[in-house]
Amino acid sequence: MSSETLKPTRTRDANATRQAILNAAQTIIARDGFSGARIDEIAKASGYNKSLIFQHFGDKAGLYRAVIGRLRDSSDTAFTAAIAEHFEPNKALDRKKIETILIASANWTFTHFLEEPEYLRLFAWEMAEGWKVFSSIPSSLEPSFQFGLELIREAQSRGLMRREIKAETIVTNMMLIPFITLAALPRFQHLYPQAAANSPEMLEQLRGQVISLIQAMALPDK
Amino acid sequence: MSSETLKPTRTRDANATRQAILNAAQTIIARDGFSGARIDEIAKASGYNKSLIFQHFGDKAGLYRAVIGRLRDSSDTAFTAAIAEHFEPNKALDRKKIETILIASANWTFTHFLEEPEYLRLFAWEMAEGWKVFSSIPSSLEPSFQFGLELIREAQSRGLMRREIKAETIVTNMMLIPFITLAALPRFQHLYPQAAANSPEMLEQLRGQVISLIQAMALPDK
DNA sequence: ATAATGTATAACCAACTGGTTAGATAGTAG
DNA sequence: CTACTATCTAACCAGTTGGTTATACATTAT
Repeated sequence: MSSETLKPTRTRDANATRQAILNAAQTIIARDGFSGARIDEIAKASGYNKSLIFQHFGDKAGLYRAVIGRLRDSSDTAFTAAIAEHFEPNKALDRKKIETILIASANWTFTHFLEEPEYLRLFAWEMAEGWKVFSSIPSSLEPSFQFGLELIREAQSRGLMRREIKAETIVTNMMLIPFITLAALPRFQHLYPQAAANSPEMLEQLRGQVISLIQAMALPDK
Repeated sequence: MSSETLKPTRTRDANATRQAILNAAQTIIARDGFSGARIDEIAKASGYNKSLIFQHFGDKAGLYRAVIGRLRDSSDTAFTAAIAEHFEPNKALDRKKIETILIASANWTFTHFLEEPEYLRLFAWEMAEGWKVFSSIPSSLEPSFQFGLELIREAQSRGLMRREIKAETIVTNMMLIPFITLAALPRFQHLYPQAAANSPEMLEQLRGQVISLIQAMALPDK
Protein backbone atom coordinates (compact mmCIF):
# COMPACT_ATOMS: atom_id res chain seq x y z
CA MET A 1 0.00 0.00 0.00
CA SER A 2 1.27 3.46 -0.78
CA SER A 3 1.26 5.14 2.61
CA GLU A 4 3.11 8.17 1.28
CA THR A 5 1.66 11.26 2.88
CA LEU A 6 0.26 12.77 -0.17
CA LYS A 7 0.35 16.17 -1.71
CA PRO A 8 -3.31 16.40 -2.68
CA THR A 9 -2.15 17.69 -6.07
CA ARG A 10 -4.59 20.45 -6.78
CA THR A 11 -5.72 21.42 -10.26
CA ARG A 12 -3.93 24.53 -11.41
CA ASP A 13 -5.93 27.59 -12.36
CA ALA A 14 -4.27 30.95 -12.25
CA ASN A 15 -7.49 32.90 -12.10
CA ALA A 16 -9.03 30.83 -9.33
CA THR A 17 -5.80 31.22 -7.41
CA ARG A 18 -5.89 34.98 -7.84
CA GLN A 19 -9.40 35.10 -6.44
CA ALA A 20 -8.50 32.85 -3.51
CA ILE A 21 -5.59 35.12 -2.67
CA LEU A 22 -7.76 38.22 -3.02
CA ASN A 23 -10.40 36.72 -0.73
CA ALA A 24 -7.88 35.97 1.97
CA ALA A 25 -6.21 39.33 1.54
CA GLN A 26 -9.52 41.16 1.76
CA THR A 27 -10.40 39.51 5.05
CA ILE A 28 -7.03 40.07 6.64
CA ILE A 29 -6.44 43.59 5.35
CA ALA A 30 -9.94 44.56 6.47
CA ARG A 31 -9.04 43.37 9.95
CA ASP A 32 -5.47 44.67 10.25
CA GLY A 33 -5.09 47.38 7.63
CA PHE A 34 -2.45 47.57 4.94
CA SER A 35 0.60 47.95 7.13
CA GLY A 36 -0.74 45.61 9.79
CA ALA A 37 -1.60 42.77 7.43
CA ARG A 38 1.02 40.07 7.15
CA ILE A 39 1.69 38.52 3.78
CA ASP A 40 2.60 35.20 5.32
CA GLU A 41 -0.78 35.06 6.99
CA ILE A 42 -2.58 35.92 3.77
CA ALA A 43 -0.68 33.21 1.93
CA LYS A 44 -1.49 30.64 4.56
CA ALA A 45 -5.17 31.61 4.67
CA SER A 46 -5.43 31.44 0.89
CA GLY A 47 -3.90 27.97 0.82
CA TYR A 48 -1.16 29.06 -1.57
CA ASN A 49 2.50 29.83 -1.29
CA LYS A 50 3.58 33.31 -0.35
CA SER A 51 5.75 33.64 -3.39
CA LEU A 52 2.69 33.35 -5.63
CA ILE A 53 1.36 36.56 -4.18
CA PHE A 54 4.37 38.41 -5.49
CA GLN A 55 4.18 36.67 -8.84
CA HIS A 56 0.57 37.74 -9.25
CA PHE A 57 0.50 41.20 -7.72
CA GLY A 58 4.07 42.43 -7.74
CA ASP A 59 4.27 43.71 -4.20
CA LYS A 60 2.13 44.30 -1.15
CA ALA A 61 0.78 47.58 -2.47
CA GLY A 62 -0.23 45.86 -5.71
CA LEU A 63 -2.17 43.28 -3.76
CA TYR A 64 -3.88 46.05 -1.81
CA ARG A 65 -4.87 47.87 -4.97
CA ALA A 66 -6.30 44.69 -6.45
CA VAL A 67 -8.40 44.06 -3.34
CA ILE A 68 -9.79 47.59 -3.22
CA GLY A 69 -10.42 47.74 -6.94
CA ARG A 70 -12.38 44.50 -7.01
CA LEU A 71 -14.48 45.45 -4.01
CA ARG A 72 -15.21 48.91 -5.31
CA ASP A 73 -16.29 47.60 -8.69
CA SER A 74 -18.64 45.00 -7.28
CA SER A 75 -20.20 47.44 -4.82
CA ASP A 76 -20.74 50.04 -7.47
CA THR A 77 -22.40 47.52 -9.75
CA ALA A 78 -24.65 46.18 -7.00
CA PHE A 79 -25.70 49.66 -5.97
CA THR A 80 -26.57 50.68 -9.50
CA ALA A 81 -28.67 47.56 -9.96
CA ALA A 82 -30.49 48.05 -6.65
CA ILE A 83 -31.42 51.64 -7.43
CA ALA A 84 -32.39 50.97 -11.02
CA GLU A 85 -35.40 49.02 -9.73
CA HIS A 86 -36.96 52.21 -8.47
CA PHE A 87 -37.02 53.89 -11.84
CA GLU A 88 -39.92 53.88 -14.18
CA PRO A 89 -38.33 55.56 -17.14
CA ASN A 90 -40.93 58.02 -18.33
CA LYS A 91 -42.28 59.21 -15.05
CA ALA A 92 -41.64 62.81 -14.14
CA LEU A 93 -39.63 63.78 -11.08
CA ASP A 94 -41.75 64.77 -8.10
CA ARG A 95 -41.29 64.99 -4.37
CA LYS A 96 -42.59 61.49 -3.76
CA LYS A 97 -40.22 59.97 -6.27
CA ILE A 98 -37.21 61.84 -4.92
CA GLU A 99 -38.11 60.70 -1.44
CA THR A 100 -38.40 57.08 -2.58
CA ILE A 101 -35.01 57.10 -4.27
CA LEU A 102 -33.39 58.85 -1.34
CA ILE A 103 -34.71 56.29 1.13
CA ALA A 104 -33.88 53.34 -1.11
CA SER A 105 -30.34 54.58 -1.51
CA ALA A 106 -29.80 55.26 2.18
CA ASN A 107 -31.26 51.89 3.02
CA TRP A 108 -29.15 49.99 0.54
CA THR A 109 -25.95 51.70 1.63
CA PHE A 110 -26.65 51.12 5.30
CA THR A 111 -27.43 47.45 4.68
CA HIS A 112 -24.37 47.05 2.52
CA PHE A 113 -22.03 48.38 5.21
CA LEU A 114 -23.81 46.24 7.74
CA GLU A 115 -23.70 43.00 5.81
CA GLU A 116 -20.24 43.45 4.38
CA PRO A 117 -18.28 44.65 7.36
CA GLU A 118 -15.07 44.11 5.42
CA TYR A 119 -16.17 46.88 3.10
CA LEU A 120 -16.83 49.15 6.07
CA ARG A 121 -13.48 48.45 7.63
CA LEU A 122 -11.56 48.75 4.40
CA PHE A 123 -13.16 52.13 3.85
CA ALA A 124 -12.11 53.19 7.35
CA TRP A 125 -8.56 52.03 6.77
CA GLU A 126 -8.42 53.81 3.47
CA MET A 127 -9.36 57.04 5.17
CA ALA A 128 -6.60 56.62 7.71
CA GLU A 129 -3.72 55.13 5.79
CA GLY A 130 -4.93 55.15 2.25
CA TRP A 131 -3.23 58.29 1.05
CA LYS A 132 0.01 56.31 1.00
CA VAL A 133 -1.18 54.04 -1.72
CA PHE A 134 -4.56 54.47 -3.20
CA SER A 135 -4.22 57.67 -5.12
CA SER A 136 -3.29 55.32 -7.93
CA ILE A 137 -6.40 53.15 -7.77
CA PRO A 138 -8.57 53.88 -10.81
CA SER A 139 -11.80 55.17 -9.33
CA SER A 140 -12.56 58.65 -10.49
CA LEU A 141 -16.09 59.44 -11.42
CA GLU A 142 -17.68 56.19 -10.45
CA PRO A 143 -20.83 55.93 -12.52
CA SER A 144 -23.22 55.88 -9.57
CA PHE A 145 -21.81 59.13 -8.21
CA GLN A 146 -22.07 60.70 -11.62
CA PHE A 147 -25.64 59.53 -11.98
CA GLY A 148 -26.51 60.76 -8.48
CA LEU A 149 -25.05 64.17 -9.17
CA GLU A 150 -27.21 64.70 -12.23
CA LEU A 151 -30.35 63.51 -10.50
CA ILE A 152 -29.78 65.82 -7.55
CA ARG A 153 -29.09 68.80 -9.76
CA GLU A 154 -32.30 68.26 -11.63
CA ALA A 155 -34.27 67.91 -8.40
CA GLN A 156 -32.68 71.07 -7.07
CA SER A 157 -33.53 73.04 -10.18
CA ARG A 158 -37.17 72.04 -9.70
CA GLY A 159 -37.14 73.06 -6.06
CA LEU A 160 -37.51 69.49 -4.84
CA MET A 161 -34.22 69.43 -2.96
CA ARG A 162 -32.40 71.94 -0.78
CA ARG A 163 -30.43 74.39 -2.85
CA GLU A 164 -28.17 75.70 -0.08
CA ILE A 165 -26.45 72.32 0.00
CA LYS A 166 -24.42 71.51 -3.08
CA ALA A 167 -25.11 68.42 -5.13
CA GLU A 168 -21.56 67.18 -4.42
CA THR A 169 -22.18 67.47 -0.71
CA ILE A 170 -25.41 65.53 -0.96
CA VAL A 171 -24.04 62.61 -3.02
CA THR A 172 -20.98 62.16 -0.86
CA ASN A 173 -23.01 62.32 2.33
CA MET A 174 -25.44 59.74 1.00
CA MET A 175 -22.50 57.40 1.42
CA LEU A 176 -20.63 59.05 4.28
CA ILE A 177 -23.50 59.29 6.76
CA PRO A 178 -24.26 55.56 6.74
CA PHE A 179 -20.56 54.87 6.89
CA ILE A 180 -19.68 57.17 9.75
CA THR A 181 -22.74 56.16 11.72
CA LEU A 182 -21.58 52.57 11.80
CA ALA A 183 -17.84 53.17 11.87
CA ALA A 184 -17.93 55.57 14.80
CA LEU A 185 -20.36 53.48 16.78
CA PRO A 186 -17.73 51.96 19.11
CA ARG A 187 -16.46 55.43 19.90
CA PHE A 188 -19.89 56.75 20.91
CA GLN A 189 -21.69 53.74 22.20
CA HIS A 190 -21.54 55.01 25.75
CA LEU A 191 -24.14 57.59 24.72
CA TYR A 192 -26.67 54.85 24.08
CA PRO A 193 -26.85 53.09 27.43
CA GLN A 194 -30.27 51.68 26.68
CA ALA A 195 -29.30 49.34 23.86
CA ALA A 196 -26.63 46.66 23.75
CA ALA A 197 -23.70 47.01 21.38
CA ASN A 198 -24.50 45.76 17.88
CA SER A 199 -27.85 44.42 18.94
CA PRO A 200 -30.38 44.21 16.11
CA GLU A 201 -32.55 46.80 17.90
CA MET A 202 -29.67 49.22 18.09
CA LEU A 203 -28.83 48.75 14.44
CA GLU A 204 -32.41 49.23 13.29
CA GLN A 205 -32.67 52.33 15.39
CA LEU A 206 -29.54 53.63 13.70
CA ARG A 207 -30.91 52.79 10.28
CA GLY A 208 -33.94 54.94 11.04
CA GLN A 209 -31.71 57.78 12.21
CA VAL A 210 -29.60 57.59 9.07
CA ILE A 211 -32.69 57.83 6.90
CA SER A 212 -34.02 60.78 8.87
CA LEU A 213 -30.66 62.47 8.64
CA ILE A 214 -30.48 62.07 4.90
CA GLN A 215 -34.02 63.27 4.42
CA ALA A 216 -33.39 66.32 6.58
CA MET A 217 -30.24 67.07 4.66
CA ALA A 218 -31.71 66.77 1.19
CA LEU A 219 -35.38 67.58 1.41
CA PRO A 220 -36.89 70.89 2.49
CA ASP A 221 -39.68 70.44 5.03
CA LYS A 222 -43.11 70.00 3.52
CA MET B 1 41.77 72.97 26.68
CA SER B 2 39.25 70.21 27.14
CA SER B 3 38.45 69.18 23.57
CA GLU B 4 36.38 66.25 24.74
CA THR B 5 33.38 65.92 22.48
CA LEU B 6 30.82 66.82 24.95
CA LYS B 7 27.62 65.36 26.08
CA PRO B 8 25.63 68.57 26.44
CA THR B 9 24.45 67.21 29.77
CA ARG B 10 20.85 68.26 29.81
CA THR B 11 18.96 69.12 32.97
CA ARG B 12 16.79 66.23 34.02
CA ASP B 13 13.06 66.70 34.37
CA ALA B 14 10.86 63.67 34.17
CA ASN B 15 7.73 65.60 33.37
CA ALA B 16 9.29 67.67 30.61
CA THR B 17 10.68 64.47 29.15
CA ARG B 18 7.28 62.85 29.23
CA GLN B 19 5.80 65.77 27.31
CA ALA B 20 8.63 65.75 24.77
CA ILE B 21 8.06 62.06 24.15
CA LEU B 22 4.30 62.57 23.91
CA ASN B 23 4.77 65.39 21.41
CA ALA B 24 6.98 63.29 19.18
CA ALA B 25 4.70 60.28 19.54
CA GLN B 26 1.63 62.33 18.67
CA THR B 27 3.16 63.58 15.45
CA ILE B 28 4.43 60.22 14.32
CA ILE B 29 1.40 58.18 15.36
CA ALA B 30 -0.86 60.71 13.66
CA ARG B 31 1.11 60.18 10.47
CA ASP B 32 1.61 56.39 10.58
CA GLY B 33 -0.99 55.03 12.96
CA PHE B 34 -0.38 52.86 15.98
CA SER B 35 1.00 49.81 14.24
CA GLY B 36 2.84 51.84 11.63
CA ALA B 37 4.60 54.13 14.10
CA ARG B 38 8.13 53.09 15.00
CA ILE B 39 9.29 53.50 18.56
CA ASP B 40 12.85 54.11 17.49
CA GLU B 41 11.71 57.02 15.36
CA ILE B 42 9.66 58.49 18.19
CA ALA B 43 12.63 58.23 20.53
CA LYS B 44 14.93 59.90 18.05
CA ALA B 45 12.43 62.69 17.33
CA SER B 46 11.91 63.33 21.02
CA GLY B 47 15.61 63.60 21.63
CA TYR B 48 15.56 60.88 24.27
CA ASN B 49 16.54 57.27 24.44
CA LYS B 50 14.11 54.63 23.37
CA SER B 51 14.35 52.81 26.65
CA LEU B 52 12.91 55.83 28.45
CA ILE B 53 9.67 55.39 26.54
CA PHE B 54 9.20 51.99 28.09
CA GLN B 55 10.16 53.25 31.53
CA HIS B 56 7.53 55.97 31.31
CA PHE B 57 4.70 54.30 29.45
CA GLY B 58 5.20 50.59 29.89
CA ASP B 59 4.70 49.52 26.31
CA LYS B 60 3.67 50.86 22.94
CA ALA B 61 -0.03 50.67 23.74
CA GLY B 62 0.56 52.62 26.96
CA LEU B 63 2.26 55.36 24.99
CA TYR B 64 -0.64 55.43 22.58
CA ARG B 65 -3.18 55.72 25.37
CA ALA B 66 -1.25 58.59 26.91
CA VAL B 67 -1.17 60.45 23.59
CA ILE B 68 -4.89 60.03 22.96
CA GLY B 69 -5.86 60.84 26.51
CA ARG B 70 -3.90 64.07 26.57
CA LEU B 71 -5.23 65.21 23.22
CA ARG B 72 -8.81 64.36 24.08
CA ASP B 73 -8.65 66.23 27.36
CA SER B 74 -7.21 69.38 25.87
CA SER B 75 -9.69 69.40 22.99
CA ASP B 76 -12.62 68.91 25.30
CA THR B 77 -11.48 71.76 27.52
CA ALA B 78 -10.91 74.11 24.59
CA PHE B 79 -14.30 73.32 23.12
CA THR B 80 -16.11 73.92 26.38
CA ALA B 81 -14.38 77.27 26.80
CA ALA B 82 -15.14 78.35 23.23
CA ILE B 83 -18.83 77.56 23.53
CA ALA B 84 -19.20 79.05 27.00
CA GLU B 85 -18.65 82.49 25.48
CA HIS B 86 -21.97 82.27 23.71
CA PHE B 87 -23.97 81.83 26.87
CA GLU B 88 -25.64 84.60 28.75
CA PRO B 89 -26.83 82.66 31.75
CA ASN B 90 -30.34 83.94 32.32
CA LYS B 91 -31.51 84.30 28.77
CA ALA B 92 -34.25 81.95 27.63
CA LEU B 93 -33.73 79.48 24.83
CA ASP B 94 -35.14 80.61 21.51
CA ARG B 95 -34.57 79.77 17.87
CA LYS B 96 -32.00 82.50 17.40
CA LYS B 97 -29.96 81.33 20.35
CA ILE B 98 -30.05 77.70 19.29
CA GLU B 99 -28.94 78.71 15.84
CA THR B 100 -26.05 80.75 17.24
CA ILE B 101 -24.78 77.91 19.38
CA LEU B 102 -25.16 75.39 16.58
CA ILE B 103 -23.14 77.53 14.20
CA ALA B 104 -20.50 78.37 16.79
CA SER B 105 -20.05 74.72 17.59
CA ALA B 106 -19.88 73.60 13.97
CA ASN B 107 -17.44 76.37 13.24
CA TRP B 108 -15.19 75.62 16.16
CA THR B 109 -15.08 71.91 15.41
CA PHE B 110 -14.34 72.47 11.75
CA THR B 111 -11.55 74.90 12.58
CA HIS B 112 -10.15 72.58 15.19
CA PHE B 113 -9.86 69.68 12.76
CA LEU B 114 -8.40 72.02 10.19
CA GLU B 115 -5.78 73.59 12.40
CA GLU B 116 -4.84 70.48 14.28
CA PRO B 117 -4.56 67.92 11.55
CA GLU B 118 -2.94 65.52 13.96
CA TYR B 119 -6.21 65.41 15.84
CA LEU B 120 -8.07 64.67 12.62
CA ARG B 121 -5.71 61.89 11.62
CA LEU B 122 -5.60 60.35 15.08
CA PHE B 123 -9.37 60.25 15.06
CA ALA B 124 -9.32 58.52 11.68
CA TRP B 125 -6.79 55.97 12.90
CA GLU B 126 -8.80 55.31 16.00
CA MET B 127 -11.81 54.49 13.88
CA ALA B 128 -9.80 52.02 11.82
CA GLU B 129 -7.48 50.32 14.26
CA GLY B 130 -8.72 51.58 17.56
CA TRP B 131 -10.75 48.63 18.72
CA LYS B 132 -7.50 46.74 19.29
CA VAL B 133 -6.30 48.91 22.09
CA PHE B 134 -8.33 51.72 23.32
CA SER B 135 -11.45 50.42 24.75
CA SER B 136 -9.48 51.08 27.92
CA ILE B 137 -8.95 54.81 27.42
CA PRO B 138 -11.00 56.69 30.01
CA SER B 139 -13.37 58.78 27.96
CA SER B 140 -16.95 57.97 28.68
CA LEU B 141 -19.39 60.80 28.99
CA GLU B 142 -17.09 63.63 28.10
CA PRO B 143 -18.59 66.70 29.71
CA SER B 144 -19.18 68.57 26.47
CA PHE B 145 -21.21 65.69 25.05
CA GLN B 146 -23.21 65.49 28.22
CA PHE B 147 -23.85 69.22 28.15
CA GLY B 148 -24.80 69.08 24.47
CA LEU B 149 -27.25 66.28 25.06
CA GLU B 150 -29.12 68.22 27.69
CA LEU B 151 -29.25 71.38 25.65
CA ILE B 152 -30.58 69.54 22.61
CA ARG B 153 -33.23 67.73 24.63
CA GLU B 154 -34.46 70.98 26.05
CA ALA B 155 -34.58 72.58 22.61
CA GLN B 156 -36.46 69.59 21.25
CA SER B 157 -39.00 69.71 24.02
CA ARG B 158 -39.70 73.34 23.10
CA GLY B 159 -40.07 72.50 19.42
CA LEU B 160 -36.91 74.38 18.49
CA MET B 161 -35.10 71.34 17.12
CA ARG B 162 -36.18 68.38 15.01
CA ARG B 163 -37.75 65.69 17.12
CA GLU B 164 -37.47 62.85 14.62
CA ILE B 165 -33.71 62.90 15.08
CA LYS B 166 -32.53 61.77 18.50
CA ALA B 167 -30.41 63.99 20.68
CA GLU B 168 -27.63 61.39 20.62
CA THR B 169 -27.62 61.46 16.85
CA ILE B 170 -27.40 65.24 16.80
CA VAL B 171 -24.50 65.56 19.28
CA THR B 172 -22.41 62.91 17.65
CA ASN B 173 -23.01 64.32 14.19
CA MET B 174 -22.02 67.78 15.37
CA MET B 175 -18.58 66.24 15.61
CA LEU B 176 -18.77 63.57 12.91
CA ILE B 177 -19.91 65.76 10.04
CA PRO B 178 -16.96 68.17 10.27
CA PHE B 179 -14.67 65.21 10.74
CA ILE B 180 -15.87 63.11 7.84
CA THR B 181 -16.07 66.11 5.53
CA LEU B 182 -12.37 66.75 5.95
CA ALA B 183 -11.21 63.16 6.39
CA ALA B 184 -12.93 61.87 3.27
CA LEU B 185 -11.88 64.82 1.13
CA PRO B 186 -9.02 63.00 -0.61
CA ARG B 187 -11.39 60.20 -1.53
CA PHE B 188 -13.94 62.53 -3.15
CA GLN B 189 -11.91 65.39 -4.42
CA HIS B 190 -12.43 64.35 -7.99
CA LEU B 191 -16.03 65.52 -7.60
CA TYR B 192 -14.85 69.08 -7.10
CA PRO B 193 -12.89 69.75 -10.26
CA GLN B 194 -13.29 73.49 -9.91
CA ALA B 195 -11.21 73.98 -6.77
CA ALA B 196 -7.66 72.90 -6.02
CA ALA B 197 -7.03 70.37 -3.27
CA ASN B 198 -6.80 71.95 0.16
CA SER B 199 -6.97 75.45 -1.26
CA PRO B 200 -8.35 78.03 1.17
CA GLU B 201 -11.35 78.57 -1.15
CA MET B 202 -12.14 74.88 -1.15
CA LEU B 203 -11.90 74.68 2.62
CA GLU B 204 -14.10 77.72 3.19
CA GLN B 205 -16.63 76.31 0.80
CA LEU B 206 -16.61 73.09 2.81
CA ARG B 207 -17.01 74.99 6.06
CA GLY B 208 -20.14 76.59 4.68
CA GLN B 209 -21.47 73.20 3.59
CA VAL B 210 -20.81 71.72 7.00
CA ILE B 211 -22.73 74.51 8.67
CA SER B 212 -25.65 74.14 6.27
CA LEU B 213 -25.66 70.41 6.83
CA ILE B 214 -25.77 70.78 10.57
CA GLN B 215 -28.50 73.38 10.42
CA ALA B 216 -30.58 71.22 8.11
CA MET B 217 -30.10 68.26 10.40
CA ALA B 218 -31.01 70.01 13.64
CA LEU B 219 -33.36 72.85 12.81
CA PRO B 220 -36.78 72.54 11.22
CA ASP B 221 -37.28 74.99 8.36
CA LYS B 222 -38.64 78.34 9.41
C1' DA C 1 30.71 64.71 51.43
C1' DT C 2 27.99 60.84 50.55
C1' DA C 3 24.35 57.63 50.08
C1' DA C 4 20.08 56.94 47.96
C1' DT C 5 17.16 57.75 44.33
C1' DG C 6 15.44 59.25 40.02
C1' DT C 7 16.68 60.05 35.17
C1' DA C 8 19.04 58.69 31.06
C1' DT C 9 21.84 55.72 27.74
C1' DA C 10 24.21 52.04 24.78
C1' DA C 11 24.23 47.58 23.43
C1' DC C 12 21.76 43.74 22.80
C1' DC C 13 18.13 40.13 21.20
C1' DA C 14 14.72 36.85 19.47
C1' DA C 15 10.96 37.14 16.50
C1' DC C 16 9.38 38.79 12.48
C1' DT C 17 9.16 41.57 7.92
C1' DG C 18 8.51 41.96 2.76
C1' DG C 19 10.66 40.16 -0.84
C1' DT C 20 13.91 36.75 -3.72
C1' DT C 21 15.77 32.52 -5.72
C1' DA C 22 16.13 28.20 -7.70
C1' DG C 23 13.81 24.47 -8.70
C1' DA C 24 9.70 21.12 -8.75
C1' DT C 25 5.25 19.78 -10.66
C1' DA C 26 1.24 19.97 -13.78
C1' DG C 27 -1.04 21.14 -18.14
C1' DT C 28 -0.67 21.34 -23.07
C1' DA C 29 0.87 21.78 -27.98
C1' DG C 30 3.52 19.23 -31.42
C1' DC D 1 5.91 10.72 -25.91
C1' DT D 2 8.25 14.79 -25.55
C1' DA D 3 9.38 19.47 -25.07
C1' DC D 4 7.70 23.70 -23.51
C1' DT D 5 5.33 26.75 -20.59
C1' DA D 6 2.49 28.14 -16.79
C1' DT D 7 1.66 27.33 -12.04
C1' DC D 8 3.36 26.46 -7.69
C1' DT D 9 6.68 25.63 -3.61
C1' DA D 10 10.58 25.38 0.01
C1' DA D 11 14.28 27.60 1.70
C1' DC D 12 16.46 31.58 2.29
C1' DC D 13 17.84 36.63 3.37
C1' DA D 14 18.94 41.21 5.01
C1' DG D 15 16.74 44.71 7.50
C1' DT D 16 13.64 45.88 11.11
C1' DT D 17 10.60 45.25 15.20
C1' DG D 18 9.13 46.02 20.19
C1' DG D 19 11.16 45.26 24.21
C1' DT D 20 15.20 44.18 27.87
C1' DT D 21 19.47 44.61 30.50
C1' DA D 22 23.19 46.53 32.67
C1' DT D 23 25.16 50.63 33.70
C1' DA D 24 26.14 55.65 34.05
C1' DC D 25 25.04 60.16 35.32
C1' DA D 26 22.26 63.98 38.02
C1' DT D 27 19.66 65.48 41.83
C1' DT D 28 18.30 65.55 46.37
C1' DA D 29 18.19 64.52 51.35
C1' DT D 30 21.04 63.71 55.17
